[in-house]
Amino acid sequence: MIIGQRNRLQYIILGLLNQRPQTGYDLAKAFENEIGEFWQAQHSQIYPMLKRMETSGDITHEDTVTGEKLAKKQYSLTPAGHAKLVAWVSEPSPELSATKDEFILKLYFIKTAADPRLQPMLQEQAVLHRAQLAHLKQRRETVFPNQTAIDQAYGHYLILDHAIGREQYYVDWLEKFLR
Amino acid sequence: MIIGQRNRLQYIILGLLNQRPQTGYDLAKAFENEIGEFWQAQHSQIYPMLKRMETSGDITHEDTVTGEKLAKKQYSLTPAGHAKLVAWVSEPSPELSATKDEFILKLYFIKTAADPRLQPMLQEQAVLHRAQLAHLKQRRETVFPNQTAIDQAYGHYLILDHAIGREQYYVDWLEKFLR
DNA sequence: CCTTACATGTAATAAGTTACATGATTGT
DNA sequence: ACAATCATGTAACTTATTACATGTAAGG
Repeated sequence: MIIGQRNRLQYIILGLLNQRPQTGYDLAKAFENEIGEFWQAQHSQIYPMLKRMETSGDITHEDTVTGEKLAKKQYSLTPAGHAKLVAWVSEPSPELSATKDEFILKLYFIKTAADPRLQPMLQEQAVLHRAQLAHLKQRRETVFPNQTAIDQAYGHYLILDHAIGREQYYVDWLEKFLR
Repeated sequence: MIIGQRNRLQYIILGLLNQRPQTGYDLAKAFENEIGEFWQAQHSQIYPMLKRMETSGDITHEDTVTGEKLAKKQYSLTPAGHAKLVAWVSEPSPELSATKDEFILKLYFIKTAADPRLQPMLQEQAVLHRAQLAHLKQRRETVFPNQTAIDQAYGHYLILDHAIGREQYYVDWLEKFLR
């Protein structure tokens, strides 16, 4: 089975499983939480990918049971999977990030500063991004209460810090144009 | 022919054609230049979409010829298309922007600040984002040399300003962790 | 002449979303 | 009991990318 060269989801899953063995459900949660700011994937994309990756020999699973009979599949890396992960992280990342922002696009079609739709649009986004910023800051406080926590998951700290800064910029930018 | 509810590309094309009648080629350029920071689409996605949109009555085209025989299709909005555009811009945009950033994800899998891969990775990205920042600033200078230019395409100015600020933040953030 | 840009399309594949479908466990 | 969460999967559809394919126009 051939897995395409640019299958980024695959590498992200390898990275997540390298941290600790996890179920598909756990992975889906990670895409909502810690890495959701920079990559998204639904469980309907994750489960088939896990099967493909197991077939190609990069991961394996162990069946476990929770409670009386709830079956779980705990996936973990094979040596081949680990090697593939290391190679991916070491590779250059020459592509600038791809953003799809529908709101900003709408702004593009606002021709003058006096357009009556402009201020309500900015207000709406300010509410949204202020909430997101507060949420991310809250997460930083709970996940990284001290330096020890930071040192033990430095990458996680970095991306959370980046996400917070990005949201802060977004809010500041909106406020620059709010009347 | 049913065009799905969330077909965002369609609305973006409506917005671009509302500015002035354009060819598919022109639209593809716009996705590389002025709006490329916030949405991407290739010509292979654009040409079929233009056909669908014409079939559904939102746009029409006029055949023109450049030079001796180079055929072009100049697309423009119908009243129905214009109405659809106005409705889209006025709608709320409750979804936060979706970003896919492979580099930041790789950082997530760097466990400690001492990892020897970290600094080269940050350096590489700094080169990339500094270049992008310089490019965007250059564009602002040429496209908006004075207040009149800003007033006449305010939305365009806004999104270019946003993109510059975003890149500036990215560079600043990288430099915060560079040794 | 030759290269770059203009111009339009289709085919094949890959990636991603939404909906459908089912069942167990935990906490209230 | 009931709701929320845990847990796994497939089906149908939409969206997006890469490659294939062709030809004209403009500038040096």
